[in-house]
Amino acid sequence: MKKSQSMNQASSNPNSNGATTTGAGSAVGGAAPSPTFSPLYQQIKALITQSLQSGEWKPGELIPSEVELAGRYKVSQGTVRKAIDELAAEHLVVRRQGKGTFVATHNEARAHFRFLKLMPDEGVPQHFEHEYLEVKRIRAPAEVARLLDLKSGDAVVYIKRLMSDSGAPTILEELWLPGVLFKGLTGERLAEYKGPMYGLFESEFGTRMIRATEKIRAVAADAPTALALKVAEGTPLLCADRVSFTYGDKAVELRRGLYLTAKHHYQNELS
Amino acid sequence: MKKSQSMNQASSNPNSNGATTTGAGSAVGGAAPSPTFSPLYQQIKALITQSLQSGEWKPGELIPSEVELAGRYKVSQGTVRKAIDELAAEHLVVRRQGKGTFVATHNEARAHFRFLKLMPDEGVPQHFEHEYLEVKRIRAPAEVARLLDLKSGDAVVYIKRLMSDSGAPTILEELWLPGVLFKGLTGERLAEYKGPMYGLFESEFGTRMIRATEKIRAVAADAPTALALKVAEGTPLLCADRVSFTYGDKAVELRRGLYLTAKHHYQNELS
DNA sequence: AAGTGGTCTAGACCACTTT
DNA sequence: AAGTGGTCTAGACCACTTC
Repeated sequence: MKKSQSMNQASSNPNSNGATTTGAGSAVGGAAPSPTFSPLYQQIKALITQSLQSGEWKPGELIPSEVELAGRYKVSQGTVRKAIDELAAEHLVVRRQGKGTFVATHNEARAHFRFLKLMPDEGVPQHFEHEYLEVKRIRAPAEVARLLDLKSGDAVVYIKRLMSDSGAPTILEELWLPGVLFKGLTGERLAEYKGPMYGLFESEFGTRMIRATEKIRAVAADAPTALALKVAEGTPLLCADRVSFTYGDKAVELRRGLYLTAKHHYQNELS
Repeated sequence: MKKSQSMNQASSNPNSNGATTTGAGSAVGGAAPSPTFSPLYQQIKALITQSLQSGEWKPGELIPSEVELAGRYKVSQGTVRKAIDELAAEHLVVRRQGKGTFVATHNEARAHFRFLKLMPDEGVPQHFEHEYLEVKRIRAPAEVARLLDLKSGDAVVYIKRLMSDSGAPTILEELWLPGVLFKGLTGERLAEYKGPMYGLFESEFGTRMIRATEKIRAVAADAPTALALKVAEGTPLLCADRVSFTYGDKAVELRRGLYLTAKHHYQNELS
């Protein structure tokens, strides 16, 4: 059994690279050096990510234990552990001592503020009330198509909503989502859903947002925006353009938020 | 030797903080369970951080190898490794395979854009030209004193500068620094220094910025600001209020930046 | 008591850099 | 050849949760 260590490794490694520990038998001594090398734990990480993406383990569910995964992939527990460590750091899974490792979900308190950076200047962060102003299917404008990696004219779901803090209009938001991925998405579905929008996306449409980039600017409120937010035309607003990505760095959401920063601010940590 | 493993563990853990490496003798077998527990690698991490803070190892310098540190602290290399892993993740040190582990420094290409989030809409990020408008020592206003954890009226260094991209004024910035920490800081020192301001702070004043928080709002340019940035009064600007921290989460810089976002944007990654 | 993640150790070998 | 960080393994024990 002792010797089987390097054997095991050798048996799973060769696929991706030469051999991390060709060591033992490696009758395949003459194998050409592979161009793309990656350490074992990265390969395991990729395998686990595939299972997450494929829906084999769904958001909120328990994934197999480290010991079991080690057996399945024929590697040591330490290697699986390092793979899961990185997945946890990227918020793809959540570890809970004594319980196990769970697929991360947006339907969870800890996740509610990860993508919501607008905080009240005073008091503790509250959930915003939201009101849907428009939900319709349209053809993707060129700019939207480009950012979502679609063809210009492809179907997209367009959403416009107003969010308020204690009755005070604060955020005016527009979203564009690939029509193919969000077929049954209607205003009713949105309105009746309790919890964060990303929670709905992941549980009803199988699309989980992993990360996002935001470009932020200061703009002046135009007439309709001023009306909606109940401020004077020309009032300075934060404009945040977000592109969100799911597994495989695939862009699946475009969002433009206009933030009134009279009693709120965009909170960011530089580290 | 085999048995000594658990010895080390048993002898260093119970104390938790008292003695990281009681190691050897530790006749204190019957020590009472300590109230504040922390794993060994966290204690090692704290010890290394102390050496960084004390200046035992200075920015840019090589720190002792993992093997040597393991010997010094009487723990295994794996434990030192986990400690350094976290320090590297927090950008306190930088690992370089084959060379060793170095104290992180702001005088380095990779660090130049960590705290600079304003990017040009087109083209690759450039360094801004900067011009110092004011550098003087003043008494801390109440607000500044509060954020820097000083007494109102304590001496602070006040700096005002204008930054331009290809000749176009883009950022108007004000800084407040504790006078005690930045005694010899003058306009000349700033003007003649090549490289990032944080590089000057760490190499000349022994204060290294570790992390920061920013609160961002949209504001209208007032008359003097409009003049400096060569825009119309009332033009929407991004206002970023930054508080920077050094070792021990001590606030050591307050910075207010006014960003013209006509041809630039604040770039943020949500992950 | 059993199972899970969390910590710690020891030793091996690999990849990279310098001598 | 020697030294450093990077990967991998195996086995031990701890802390927490559940049965």
